[in-house]
Amino acid sequence: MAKAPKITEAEWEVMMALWAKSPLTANDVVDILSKKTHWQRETIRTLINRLVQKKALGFKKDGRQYHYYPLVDQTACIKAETRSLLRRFGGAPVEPMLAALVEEQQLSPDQIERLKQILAGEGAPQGRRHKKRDA
Amino acid sequence: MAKAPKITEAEWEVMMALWAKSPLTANDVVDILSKKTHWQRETIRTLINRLVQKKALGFKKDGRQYHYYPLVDQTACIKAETRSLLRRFGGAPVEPMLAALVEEQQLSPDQIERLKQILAGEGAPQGRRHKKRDA
DNA sequence: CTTGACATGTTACAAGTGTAACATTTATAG
DNA sequence: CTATAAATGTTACACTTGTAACATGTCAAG
Repeated sequence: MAKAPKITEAEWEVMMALWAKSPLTANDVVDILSKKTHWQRETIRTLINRLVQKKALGFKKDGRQYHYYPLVDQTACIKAETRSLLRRFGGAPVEPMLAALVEEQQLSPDQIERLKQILAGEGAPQGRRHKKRDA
Repeated sequence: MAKAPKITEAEWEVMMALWAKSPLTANDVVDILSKKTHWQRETIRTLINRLVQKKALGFKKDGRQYHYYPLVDQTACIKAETRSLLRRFGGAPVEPMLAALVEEQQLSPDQIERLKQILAGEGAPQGRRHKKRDA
């Protein structure tokens, strides 16, 4: 999985479909997204093509059909987007972000548990500063 | 403070300056951003003007100078952007987001404390689902 | 082999963004 | 009052993004 290229909002819908299940043909993707959006087939195909150009998707030909699959990792993309947002916020307070996070999602108790876990690792007051970039 | 219009990445820099301190003249903003970016005066002025058009900034004339100030609340904007990102992620796992959050920022111990606090409020396993939208 | 159906490829076009130059107004120094 | 400097206003232009139509290639049926 390569290093996340810039994926636009509309393109995310396509990626989400393929992260959920892949490979898929263009038509599969069209079928899936037609249920969530009002986009025309051709619109969806354009998005797929752009993603291929960006190397976010790969495909293998099978007869006249192409089977698409992600070339980038979902988690990595989520982290990249999140970091991008954080950079944008500069030194702004992070609390509103977490607040939005817990408000927006219906967090399941165990998701909350895992989030706490992550924070717990950071807790060590005055402890070592972590430095590792993500995987 | 009105309901956050769409503020682009470059425009955020301008907003950040004015959220940090306002009112500021265009030149003040130019001075501040010139230190962080390589943008020309005119570029920065364009951004300011667009923000005024979008009603993200207001100004009062004082002689030939305009003094700009935010018309939207920073916290609200941060939450809006965060929600937008979350919506984009759909039902994707939220852990990578928090992970990026704690990795990216050098979170101070008390920031971590406050984040834990927020989560603690959510903890009540199987408890009431909150529903309130933000302020 | 010809034709049609359906796949992909190519092109389009308006709005938004990043990045900036050029033009006009106006306060202030002479 | 006039010229100048410094402020704001107007215009520009290429690239990206959202949204899509039109063109071309190719498997498969007759």
